[in-house]
Amino acid sequence: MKIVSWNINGIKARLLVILAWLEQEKPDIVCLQEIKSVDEGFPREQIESLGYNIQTHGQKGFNGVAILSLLPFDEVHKGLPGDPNDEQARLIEGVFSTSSSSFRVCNIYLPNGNPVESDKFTYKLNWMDRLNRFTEKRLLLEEPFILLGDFNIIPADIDCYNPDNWRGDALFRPESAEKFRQLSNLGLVDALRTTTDAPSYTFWDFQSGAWRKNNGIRIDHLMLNSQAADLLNSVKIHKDLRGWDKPSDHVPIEGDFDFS
DNA sequence: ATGCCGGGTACGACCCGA
Repeated sequence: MKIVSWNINGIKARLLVILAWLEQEKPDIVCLQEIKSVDEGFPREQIESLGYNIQTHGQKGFNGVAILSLLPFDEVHKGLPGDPNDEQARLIEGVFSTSSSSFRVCNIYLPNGNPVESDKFTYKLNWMDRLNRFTEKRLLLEEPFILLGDFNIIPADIDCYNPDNWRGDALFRPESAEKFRQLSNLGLVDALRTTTDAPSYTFWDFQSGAWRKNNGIRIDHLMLNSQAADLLNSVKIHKDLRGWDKPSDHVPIEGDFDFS
């Protein structure tokens, strides 16, 4: 079972790339971030014609998340609990089942948080506290749980091209790292790091020839509870997509699981 | 290099991303 996270940076601008990639790879579940579209504006028909069920949690212009799935949705949840005044669409979760098992996939677009002197950074840290409380509740269910998405977190020095350039950035600040460590300490593992110690990037900026110079960072993650980690076969970062025409600045990261 | 690119909104700049 191939389960993918991909920040597409605009569904309308990326539709042809997505359709081509879905036809090529036929992933089972694809979690999209930054659809930048309201639910009614999401181009459903062409994706549905490839066999995908679609659930979206959108907003006008910014943010927005969606899940495409060949399996039907048993349940869908939209939005991160804990702040009734938060109107940003950054979380959507689906529950799926096969003939012999059931599992939960939670798709997040975690706030960027820059600049750190602004209330955007406080929003990020508060959002991460809410995510950690939400995750604690999910772990009580003791079912395979995959928390994936664009975390806007660089986990370690090896996950960026020049760590000293990133020290003060909201993606790498000690305060952000602490919240991410608290999430890990609930019992979630970083799927990629169970398979390789090599530098592996998921994002290259559009500017400054970042792709050409391989100035990337790793900020898109699959975090697994023990029940999901036990069923993980492999992790693949689809780096080649960054070289396609009209690419997103993020590439898909895929986990292959033994749900059967 | 806190704006070099690229996408959004909405039709001319301006907001946003990481």
